[in-house]
Amino acid sequence: MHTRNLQDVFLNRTTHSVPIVNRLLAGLPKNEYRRLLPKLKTVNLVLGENLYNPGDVIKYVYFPNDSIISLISKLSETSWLEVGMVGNEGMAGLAVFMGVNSSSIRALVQGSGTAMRMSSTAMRTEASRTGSLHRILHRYSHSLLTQVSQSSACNRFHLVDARLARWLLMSNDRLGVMEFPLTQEFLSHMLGVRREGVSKAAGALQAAKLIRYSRGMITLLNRRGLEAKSCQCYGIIKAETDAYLN
Amino acid sequence: MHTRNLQDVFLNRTTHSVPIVNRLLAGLPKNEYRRLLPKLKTVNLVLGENLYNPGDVIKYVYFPNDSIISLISKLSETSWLEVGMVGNEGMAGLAVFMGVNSSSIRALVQGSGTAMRMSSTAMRTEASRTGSLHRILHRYSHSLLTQVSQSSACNRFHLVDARLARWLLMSNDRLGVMEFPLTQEFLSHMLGVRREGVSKAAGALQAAKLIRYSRGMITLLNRRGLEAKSCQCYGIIKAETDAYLN
DNA sequence: CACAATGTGTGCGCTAACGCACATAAGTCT
DNA sequence: AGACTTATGTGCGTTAGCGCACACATTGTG
Repeated sequence: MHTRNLQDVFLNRTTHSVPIVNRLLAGLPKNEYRRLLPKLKTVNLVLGENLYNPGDVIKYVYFPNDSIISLISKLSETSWLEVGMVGNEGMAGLAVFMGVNSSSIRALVQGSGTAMRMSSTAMRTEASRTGSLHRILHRYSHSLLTQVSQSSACNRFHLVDARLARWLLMSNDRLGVMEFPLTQEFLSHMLGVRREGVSKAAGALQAAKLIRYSRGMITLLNRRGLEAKSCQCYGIIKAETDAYLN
Repeated sequence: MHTRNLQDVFLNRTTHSVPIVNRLLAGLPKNEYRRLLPKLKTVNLVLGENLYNPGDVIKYVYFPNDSIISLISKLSETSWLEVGMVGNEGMAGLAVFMGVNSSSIRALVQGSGTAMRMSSTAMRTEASRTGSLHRILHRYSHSLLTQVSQSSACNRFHLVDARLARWLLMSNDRLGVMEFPLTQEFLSHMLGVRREGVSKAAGALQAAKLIRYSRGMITLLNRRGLEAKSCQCYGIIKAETDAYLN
């Protein structure tokens, strides 16, 4: 199924002979997909890029392929928290579909890669039709709400170590590679903890040979091990995420 | 605007000469409301009633009038957390509107009162039409997602005292009365903290003469004071909640 | 090569909240 | 009245995570 070259094996990278494409779009019937295609443009999203801030008018919605967009709630300069993660299973800018034209939260590119971009105007037109896209975006909305709810409780009750493991697994699922750039500073904003706390938790995972990292580049060495360290929230969210896609 | 009798003044109760009705339904154009009316039944919801559990098939959706339904994520027997609150501004059972027929979370009646109930079958029919109800439920979905996101960060960063004050204010907004039944045990599950923690926080609010309580009955004495003790999340969520209704 | 910029490790005192064990108080039942 | 149930208060040792300060290590740059 997957072809792997030597370098990929060395990097412990899962190569996708079929590249990662957005599953919302991939799930559409051919004729509907063809109709949408002219309205979609492939764009590169780069780590750290801020797509929306709270209050911003949303110009484009994004269907990530192998990129990841973090939905972030910011309470103060220092207190941020990722409340949801959007990858190939979803879309960023759901507010537009819901008939709202500004964002209530920050959307930050958390994993570089490509995404399919559509103008908000085109999305509003699509939202008024009741076709397959409409149907699947409804189901995705439910899935996202579930993810955010589960994360909310997870962030309240589970320890940093477990949450870090979950976050890494979820990122890996969406990026499709075992190695990706990521600083502990950045991670601290995702998990809503101090940078030092990430240092401690990441150090523990590294000591257990589950991950390896240096200066902003992280490598997952053992997914099974990470799954064991992570809380059940990983599995719960993953099941919910996969459920609505056929 | 409001008529108040002596007892109400004594109880510091806000009476509503116009009773609290669901604002989603109230916002509909007359003809659409008339069409829905036969499908709606007024029901009494009582504190502690469990409307849905995770995995349950949703038989009815609920449009609260002066009742409140809590959306709860339960991670273990002892770890629960309210992730969202549904009152007259919303609807419980949104999953049905989204094309999903089972609930992913628990829905617990948190404030006794009446609600308008509709069968899931009827809701599915409505969901397929693109009228005013469809439009307002879309906007409500966005509002709910925003509420859950903001609460998520709030639960992560803010102290129990502030979160308790916010919760009481939000309940008061939806119940329309200053006095309502509520045990600290129950509250602890809403806030995701120990019962003892609620005892301490509530004790502080009582010492400051902002609330009064005894054996499962709580009275708000000073809303302004509670707003001061609460975090900004109260205002942020309230603004978002009110924004989409007209 | 020196130097700056950036990323990471670590120690220390502090605090909010936890888990547990009781004590007290206020209603309810017989 | 007495016993029981339910709600609340309180103390005590423990802990995860915070804020701060600083050391150290790696990488890019003039």
